[in-house]
Amino acid sequence: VHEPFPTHRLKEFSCLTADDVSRISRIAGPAVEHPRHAVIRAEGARDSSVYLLVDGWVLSSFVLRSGERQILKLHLPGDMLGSTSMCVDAAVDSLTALTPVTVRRLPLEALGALMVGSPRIATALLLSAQKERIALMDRLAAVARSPALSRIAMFLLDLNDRLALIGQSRENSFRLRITQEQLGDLLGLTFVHVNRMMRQLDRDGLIVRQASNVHLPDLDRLRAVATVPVRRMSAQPAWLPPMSDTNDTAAA
Amino acid sequence: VHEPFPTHRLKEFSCLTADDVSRISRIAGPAVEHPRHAVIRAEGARDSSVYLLVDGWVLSSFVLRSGERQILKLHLPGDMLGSTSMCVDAAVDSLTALTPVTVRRLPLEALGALMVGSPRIATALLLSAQKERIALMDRLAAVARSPALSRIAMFLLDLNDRLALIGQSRENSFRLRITQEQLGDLLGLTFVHVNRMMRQLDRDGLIVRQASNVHLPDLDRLRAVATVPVRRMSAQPAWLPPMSDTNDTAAA
DNA sequence: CGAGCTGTTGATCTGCATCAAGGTCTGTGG
DNA sequence: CCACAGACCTTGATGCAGATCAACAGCTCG
Repeated sequence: VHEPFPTHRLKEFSCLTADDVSRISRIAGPAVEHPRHAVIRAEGARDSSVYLLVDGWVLSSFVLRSGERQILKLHLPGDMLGSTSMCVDAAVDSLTALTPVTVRRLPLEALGALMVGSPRIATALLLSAQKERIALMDRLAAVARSPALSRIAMFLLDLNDRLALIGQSRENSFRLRITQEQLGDLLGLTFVHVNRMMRQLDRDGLIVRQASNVHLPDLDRLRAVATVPVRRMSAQPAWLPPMSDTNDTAAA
Repeated sequence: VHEPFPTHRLKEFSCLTADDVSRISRIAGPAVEHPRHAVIRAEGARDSSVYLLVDGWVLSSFVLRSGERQILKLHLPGDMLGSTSMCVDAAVDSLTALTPVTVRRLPLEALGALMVGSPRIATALLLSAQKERIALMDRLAAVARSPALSRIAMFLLDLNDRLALIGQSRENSFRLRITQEQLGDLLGLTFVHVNRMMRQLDRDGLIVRQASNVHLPDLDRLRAVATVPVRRMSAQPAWLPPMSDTNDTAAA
């Protein structure tokens, strides 16, 4: 049902040629499936790979010395998993399947060779890492400075946007495949408080829940409550030289 | 008194040749000085540059809709400033001089051309961005999950390490050129509470203060209190192909 | 030599954590 | 098809870390 090699995240800054994308796809390993709760890669592992999430939802997290878990990111299909760990010896985060998932491994050795041969690939990864950094800054600000209700509203709005891009949110309705406890670990709250806030959003008519489905009937009203970072990515950074293959030395 | 083009951050993953570094230095603008409190670049500005911090301390911050300020990073000499904004149209963060500073502008157009010509430069920036992302994750975890005292201890330990690298901390003593209010905005606390926690660290003998100087007499005891992320960067990622100039097409 | 930062301290308040106990749903094996 | 275990959600009572409010003191710099 899903495409075998989703590229919308790779293409988002449109600095890759069709050739670049197909070079990346050629170094990708086979599609591997994992059941719910499977750990795709554990924190601390010496794993020189990143993964392309083909289908399903994945959590990236690590545990603190206190034993508490911090969830770093909820990954959706098309996302690159584990790329932060490329600058360290042992993996920073654990990757855990939230639903049954399909991933494809990208060996860092091959990716490194590709980057050296085709600078636009390194540039695309750089821009994408910067984008993730901004998302992290926004969440830091939300956790540091805004109340629980606003954080949850922010999360729901952001998730809705990202799901809409991949056709998993229709008319602002989607399946919320994350528990309230996980939401708490993502936003720095206890599951008890997440529950109370969700009920309040429900009571106030800002969200409509049934079973694990969520509907956001009034985005503007929800935005009024939320911690809103308004950012527009530049589809094509003006400062980047135009795409061309002339500088490539990569072997196919 | 300071070198005109500090490169320790550029070289930290040792994937750049001496040539690469000198290419970067050649696109850098002249050293520009700013007084304390000067805004080097404001949030929202359409500024297609990054800056190399040559001397002095700089804060990166943005303001939330609520009017509160989130400080994202305390930058020290050698740091690249404003690089997150390369993937957006309007600058994400404001860069404010905490002390009198010297910076050199790196036009993104020139840096883009350099990256396209020399893939190792794009790779070095990618690794450095990933490192910053990890630092942000650690701070997110600290703000979300650890008490005020631990966050402040973590900040002091980290700052001491970074200052030691550039010779601004001797025997774990350094000048703390940031106000308690700014520390609060960095760690998600009020200045009142920062004050109380600093006094407590002082009272407990974990830090020794006089005027704006801080001494950390017992790192281990301070670490026992702190939120400690123990991470080792890989000096030279094993998966990167060895350095060489053969793939370069960059014009000098 | 006074104005405005910055640091310090006390009193009080509150958002969220903690503790505790049910209730509901889901999948599984008998 | 039912029983039942475990995961998940819900709700109440209570506690506390850190916010807020309010002074005031020391320092720095124009």
